[in-house]
Amino acid sequence: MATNPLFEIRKIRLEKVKALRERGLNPYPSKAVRTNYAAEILRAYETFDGKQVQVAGRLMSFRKQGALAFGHIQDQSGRIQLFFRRNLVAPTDATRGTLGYADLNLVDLGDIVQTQGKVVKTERGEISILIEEFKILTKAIRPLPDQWSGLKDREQILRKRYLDTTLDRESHQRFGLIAAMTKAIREFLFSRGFIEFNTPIIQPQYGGGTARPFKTHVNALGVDMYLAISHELYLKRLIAGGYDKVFTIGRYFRNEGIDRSHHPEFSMVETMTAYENYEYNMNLIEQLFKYVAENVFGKMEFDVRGHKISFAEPWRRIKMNDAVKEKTAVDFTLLKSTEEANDVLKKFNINEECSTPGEAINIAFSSLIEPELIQPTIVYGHPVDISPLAKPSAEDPRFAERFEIFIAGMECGDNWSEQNDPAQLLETWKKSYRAEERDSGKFHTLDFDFIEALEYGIPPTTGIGPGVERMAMIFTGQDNIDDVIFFPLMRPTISPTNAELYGVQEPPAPVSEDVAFSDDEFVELCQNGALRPESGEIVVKPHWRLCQQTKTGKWNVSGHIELQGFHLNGIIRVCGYRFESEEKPELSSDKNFEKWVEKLSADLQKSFPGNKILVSPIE
RNA sequence: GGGUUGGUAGCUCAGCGGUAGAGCAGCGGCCUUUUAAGCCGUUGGUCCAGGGUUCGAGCCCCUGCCAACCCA
Repeated sequence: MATNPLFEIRKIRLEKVKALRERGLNPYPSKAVRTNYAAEILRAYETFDGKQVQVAGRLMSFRKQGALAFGHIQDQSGRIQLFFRRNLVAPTDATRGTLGYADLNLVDLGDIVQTQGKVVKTERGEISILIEEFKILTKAIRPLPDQWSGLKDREQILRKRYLDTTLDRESHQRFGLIAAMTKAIREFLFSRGFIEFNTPIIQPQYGGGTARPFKTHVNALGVDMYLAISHELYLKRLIAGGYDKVFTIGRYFRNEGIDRSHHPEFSMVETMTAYENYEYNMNLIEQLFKYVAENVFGKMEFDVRGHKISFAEPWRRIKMNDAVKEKTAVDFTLLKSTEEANDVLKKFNINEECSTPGEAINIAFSSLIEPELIQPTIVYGHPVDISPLAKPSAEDPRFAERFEIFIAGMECGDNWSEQNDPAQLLETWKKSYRAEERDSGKFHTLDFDFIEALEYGIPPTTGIGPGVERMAMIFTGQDNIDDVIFFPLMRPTISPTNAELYGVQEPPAPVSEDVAFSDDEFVELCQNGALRPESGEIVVKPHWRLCQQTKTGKWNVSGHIELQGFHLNGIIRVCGYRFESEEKPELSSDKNFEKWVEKLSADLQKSFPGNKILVSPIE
């Protein structure tokens, strides 16, 4: 590899580490002294003026000017200026651990340092620490990204969040506020008599919702288990155990898509309150949001996705079916059959199909009304068909005692009166359960252990489950869930630079292997047994490419096949069909390519008679 | 899954067929009140990867990888 500039910078800094040691200074001491934070001093300059302080943090700027030097030190609270006068700074001294003015060339931006000095104002009026002692607490051997422009590369921001929060004050504050939010949620619940429990993340059954789970293996017990997709059923067991107001701030794992508002691993505040029903929770969740708004953010109005959201007013409450009726002028409760319901959905240009008329209400609601719910809104009365864990309403058993809250078009909490009738719950679960699609995430699993707990009896109970990240997005005005999760999930990588620096031969987790062969080569490898499918089904996907050469005007046609089923983590590409033509060829009628694909499929079948070969249409 | 845009120095970016560029950071100097300090000098590049077109490709074409945004 050619010289990487970073290597040079790193080498120079490592030499500085050595130079510090030669002067008897430890570049990585274990203890520091800090009397004050930067922001504290700036805030109350009058009381600090002329006083000795010790401040520790990261050196973020440094400019030397002959016998004077200026710099900024950044700690958790903010930044304060350092002001060096050559004759005031203690000389390099191994016993005291100080670094003198003459040795300041051993200091780099990004080093963690400790300073001692008097609080003063410079001629230009900036509050500063006039340095008397300067110590290195940690020598940084990699340079920070450019401070003025900051870290712009989105991927780097997400992968190296510590750099993002070091360079971007706004980002630093945002994650601080999110932490404060979690604290406030706890305070709020404690103040209302809730107690906090931990519930298991590794669960033998992943109940409490419908989502595809993450599977894991417990070596000590020799069994497969799942990461929690929900903590609900465990909170209910706590109610069964005699605790009346419980909550957990749990981690949830759902092995599904990632997008602006979904992340495979997220947090939820989940409560259970015994001897209450869902009406209690409508008030609880409204008060929770208001408490956080007021106590963490000190305001009631928030900007979310271009909308002004207010938590000040009492939230609007509307029945789901009324909302749909208002919008569509159709009373979905009058629809008798699934066919009829699907016809109505189509009439409103909704592609999704329902499997019960009740589900149709929810589908219509999600696509037509949900995006328009900007101000905090409580939508209640979901169809029982889609609410297996909720208790049916006493007035109208077609609907459940369930409500969701919507803010800025986002669902921010799903809540209900808990179904505590064990026989009915078991029946509901069994009705939809399909063993062969167990982990498809389409239905609730059968948790007999939980049913047993219900048979001992749990009191009438109700719970709320607002998502912490969704709340954070609303309160901090972020459109992307990655900006409220400090460590978002990323594909693992190792940069070539690091691979060389650290002597890593291979990336720790290769994720996909795509291999390309020519057709002859491929057929031969199959016949002599060098290549074998790992799955019973082989999917053959023929692809077309057409391009016109700019110079000659000729048309290049190339065809290849992508094969799925050989590698579980990658595809095999078989190339070899190619021709050139003066006229623009008509691809749909190219019989030769079809024959080429057919021949290859036939060869495949011959090599692997036990496998099912599926040929997709030409793309 | 579909579309759009991007990947060039440690960082932020320019260059869009004809010798690889700037600012910051780094390194060597000068400088006693700086605020993204300044001035002089200087180091540093598999221009994401592979293929193609061309006398010649960072730039054009194809494929792939990675990312962002929008849509489903």
